[in-house]
Amino acid sequence: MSRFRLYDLNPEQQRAATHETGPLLILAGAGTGKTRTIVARITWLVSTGTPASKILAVTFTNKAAREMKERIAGMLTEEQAADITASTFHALCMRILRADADKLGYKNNFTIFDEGDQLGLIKKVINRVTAKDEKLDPGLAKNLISKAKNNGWAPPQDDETVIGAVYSRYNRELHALNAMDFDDLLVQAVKLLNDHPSVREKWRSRFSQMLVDEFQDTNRLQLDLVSLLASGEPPNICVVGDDDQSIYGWRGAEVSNILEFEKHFPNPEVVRLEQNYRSTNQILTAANRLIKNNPRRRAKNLWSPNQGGDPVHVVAVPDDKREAEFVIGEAGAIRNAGGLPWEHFAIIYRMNAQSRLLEENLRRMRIPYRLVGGKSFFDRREVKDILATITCLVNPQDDISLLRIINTPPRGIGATSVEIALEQSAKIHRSLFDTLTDPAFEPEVSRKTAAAIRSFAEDLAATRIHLLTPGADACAIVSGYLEESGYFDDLKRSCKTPEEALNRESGAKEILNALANHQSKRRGSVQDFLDELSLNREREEDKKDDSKGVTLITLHAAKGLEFPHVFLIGAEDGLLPHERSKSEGTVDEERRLFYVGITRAMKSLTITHCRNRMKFGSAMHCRPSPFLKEIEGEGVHAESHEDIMSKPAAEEDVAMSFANLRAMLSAE
DNA sequence: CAGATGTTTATTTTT
DNA sequence: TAAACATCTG
Repeated sequence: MSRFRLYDLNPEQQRAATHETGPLLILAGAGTGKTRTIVARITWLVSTGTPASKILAVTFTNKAAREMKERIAGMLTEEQAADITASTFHALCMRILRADADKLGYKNNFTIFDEGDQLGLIKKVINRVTAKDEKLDPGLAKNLISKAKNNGWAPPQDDETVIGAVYSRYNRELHALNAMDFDDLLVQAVKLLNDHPSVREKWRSRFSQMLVDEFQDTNRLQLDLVSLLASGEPPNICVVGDDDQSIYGWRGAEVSNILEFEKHFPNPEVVRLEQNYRSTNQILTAANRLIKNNPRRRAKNLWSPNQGGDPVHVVAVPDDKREAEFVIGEAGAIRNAGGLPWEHFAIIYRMNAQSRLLEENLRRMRIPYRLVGGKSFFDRREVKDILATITCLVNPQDDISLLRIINTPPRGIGATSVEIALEQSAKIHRSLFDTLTDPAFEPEVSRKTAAAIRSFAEDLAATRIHLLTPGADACAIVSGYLEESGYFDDLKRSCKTPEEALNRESGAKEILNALANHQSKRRGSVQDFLDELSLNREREEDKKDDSKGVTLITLHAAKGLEFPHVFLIGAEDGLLPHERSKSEGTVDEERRLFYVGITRAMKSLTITHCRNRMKFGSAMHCRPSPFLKEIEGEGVHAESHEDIMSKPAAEEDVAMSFANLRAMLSAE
């Protein structure tokens, strides 16, 4: 009987990987080999007799699920790896619901509303429910509804409050459209499992071991789902997380899920991973000093056997412009001195707006960079337009998409006509499209408008027939339609700079390419294409993480990543912690955010703060972040921009030009 | 109806 | 600053 090979796990990791049955809580500090441990555990489970098909691993992002699958694939046979279920919460719920949603009164082919669709429907409902000048911000309503769903609050029976009325009306409309929003996927899956023992048993017996990654980010519904699915007595549930990295409280994540894990799953084995394999001790010390100021946490102390390394630099700079210049200059110096690739550097900030100055500088200096996050690709106007067009072609009954494209490009169907049609459609309980194409509607609008509507509907219908013909080239048909309808011309015309036009064009191309790809590679229908996009909104470009250059990224998006050299900019009071967090009493979460930022760094960390910063177009005076006081101490050096600039960079220059030369030679 | 011009507002965003 | 949105004018 050969002993299980434990790779190079440390004793704690080993204990976690080889835990047999019952609840297991792995408190995995930043950089402590969390993924390695999960993967080792899955491998161990399989090698000790758990059928691979009975293992369920749940993550938050598609990326995490994909990476987990990849790493498992390296450890097991192809067949075993393929048998393991590694999926996001939402995709798992989708699977559960696709099989049995009819038991909840949905059709099993329900559609998924993404945030855009959701907002569109909410706007519509607000118009319907509230009086003309009773304004309710749709974005706010969306957040409140989401919060309500995640807290398990049913819509009120009466329509006493405006928001209550909007909530219940919104839910009814969604249901009538046979649609679910992201929150519904969880709400309804939990409901299904709760109310239907047969379904519950089916899924509980499907899996015998369950693992949940990033448990500190789970919300109440996700905890419910986990409780419902975890099988065994006591349940075989393994959760991995770090309460110190809980930064999604504003999204409904409940740190209490991990803080009070014992309450939900009694007598768990608790394993603490505290040995850090990522950062120098100097960086870890700073991180530890900071995070211990948080109350309500599971005390941890990250340590690393490797002493030494550069001190953490805290640099005061005059303003945001010079901050950008400074960090890029420093990155360049480190790069040249060590002959390093730009991929080793990341600049991390609190708000997306901060990336602008950095981008300008990087572009001017011809330094490659990749911007992570920001406004999603799918929020770009041209992408939304094109997706709405495709949706309408597949399903003209989709009012939200129809509204988006009905007068884009301008085709003579203006707001007033649309308003009339909307009212009419509510009255006769039919879709907007059906209302518009009903001969009875014609007298409601001017002759000219009626003709415009007829022409629009005819074009749409004709294209739809082409598109739904088996074997049709969907991409060509959609492009053709967009061209002929004048959409591309309109798009180009609306751009102020040629640069923007080029940008929009590439966005349009990208989404159309994705459609072509989907068709040729997976031979899927156009409907499949839309479905998949709503659950898996990643760009091909993001999937392969090999895009070169300096990484520009927000603190939130940086969680889970690491970089040899990190610059954390804008460490100012009001920005980090954000002004708003102070009024909302969530400064602890800001501290965790700062902690996440610090712990991304492997070799060097430079933190900057400005004395003045442009905010909303005017210069504002800034005080350093109070968090900087908390990390003060041995291994953390505070300097000012002036000190550094007046110091001659003597020997480094020589090394620099040398390294420069070498880098240039090896690059070509 | 369409295009132009003024007004308001301002985190973070896994699905 | 800039982008989304409301309001005005031809």
